[in-house]
Amino acid sequence: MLTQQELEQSPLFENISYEEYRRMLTCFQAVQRSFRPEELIYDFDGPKKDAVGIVERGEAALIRIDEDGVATVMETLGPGGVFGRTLAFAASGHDSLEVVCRTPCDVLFIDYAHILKRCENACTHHSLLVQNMLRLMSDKAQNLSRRVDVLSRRSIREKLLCYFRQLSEQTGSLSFTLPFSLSTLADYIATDRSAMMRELKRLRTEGLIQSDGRRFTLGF
Amino acid sequence: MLTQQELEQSPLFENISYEEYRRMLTCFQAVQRSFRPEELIYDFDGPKKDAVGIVERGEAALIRIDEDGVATVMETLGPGGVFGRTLAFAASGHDSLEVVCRTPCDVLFIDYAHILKRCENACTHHSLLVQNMLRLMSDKAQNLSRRVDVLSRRSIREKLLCYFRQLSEQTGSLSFTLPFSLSTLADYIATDRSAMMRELKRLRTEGLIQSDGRRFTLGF
DNA sequence: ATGAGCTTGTGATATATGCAACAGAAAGGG
DNA sequence: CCCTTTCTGTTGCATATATCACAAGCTCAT
Repeated sequence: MLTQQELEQSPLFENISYEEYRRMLTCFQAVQRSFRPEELIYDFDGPKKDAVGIVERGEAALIRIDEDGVATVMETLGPGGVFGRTLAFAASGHDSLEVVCRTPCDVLFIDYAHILKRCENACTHHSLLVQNMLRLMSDKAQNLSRRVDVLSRRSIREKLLCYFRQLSEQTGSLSFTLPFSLSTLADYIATDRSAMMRELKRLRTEGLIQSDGRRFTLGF
Repeated sequence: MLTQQELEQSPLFENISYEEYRRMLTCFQAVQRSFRPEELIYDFDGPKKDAVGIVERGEAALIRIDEDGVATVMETLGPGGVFGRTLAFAASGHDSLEVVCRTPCDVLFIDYAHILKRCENACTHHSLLVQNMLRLMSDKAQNLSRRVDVLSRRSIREKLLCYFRQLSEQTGSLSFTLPFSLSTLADYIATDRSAMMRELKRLRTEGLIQSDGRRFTLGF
């Protein structure tokens, strides 16, 4: 259960009062659970398939495990992050998808049907929740879109520059700090790490970027 | 304006009667327009930024044009397809995004704020539309997710097999037909066309796939 | 039919990228 | 604190991939 203060920061329950929030939990038959790091939060092939999960506290990661057992981080889920079979991610056949806890997490599970179905109790806040859900979904789609934008570039150099431009735009500055390590950056742009390092060096010597650790500045 | 029959097939207005539909158009101050092939439907940097577009009839394509003028198809929009700056796609800096008409189109424009804002008229169907919108958004996210799944593979071979598996699952059969040409397939998986052709040949000689034109069958 | 434009198919060559392997730096855990 | 793990940085080498170039097949509109 969220505290009143946490509720106010939860994107999913924006504009919803504490009273309403509590009533909704019962109305939706929501289940809330806490998780510890490394713990499995959600298995896309598991029994709770049709549930939607919302990260309320902490951080989790959506991970794909391919047939060879290689794990790839598909998405990082912070507070407000949503996941669920019905929502977005489609595993390709042999692969499996999991949500794994990173830092201690509180996760809310709501059956997807309950969200879409019109509320019999004529719960006025139902539609408000759906609207917030819509916002979260469109955020998710936007992130995916950005990722596609990067991944659809044909060389490591272009991928890097594309991603850097995105970060630059988001921060509104030519300087920015990577949200993750260089290694996971290589994963993010789906390329070999050492090859990426080489390209980074080239970009640096050519004066297109400056970089120190995870801090980057776009040169001109 | 949609005919009653078309309305019933529009994913956005599912479960909404013709009467309600007409009332909603005024309630949302929706604007409807028809387009002819090649015509520009929507410019992401244009004046109607904050509008959401819904393809009701016909086909359109969401196209990215990079700084060198190279156009890439980001998405194909059929009936029910939604697009809009606030919704999903983020152009990276110098690039621009456009929606261009393929086959004669009817497109509905609704101001995004009008959708999210609570309806003063206490219009009961408002929430229903938002719910449908949510469904469309999650479809979109799912498509993007699938594309990321493909693009995050590290070789042409893996990309192809991943995409083929997706198609196979969607059709529920080991045989399927590409929804576009081989050339645009190369674009879709973001690789060189001739390199892709070579890989296809290899896959064929190794017996992993059979193919004839756009018709493919996954071998075992 | 005739050509324009697009798609499909193939090869020779240059090069970018992936792979394996290593070592120091930094970070986290007991 | 030390120890373990992850991250960072770099290299030589094999190869997958892009580039360029050409030609035949297809579709569509005139």
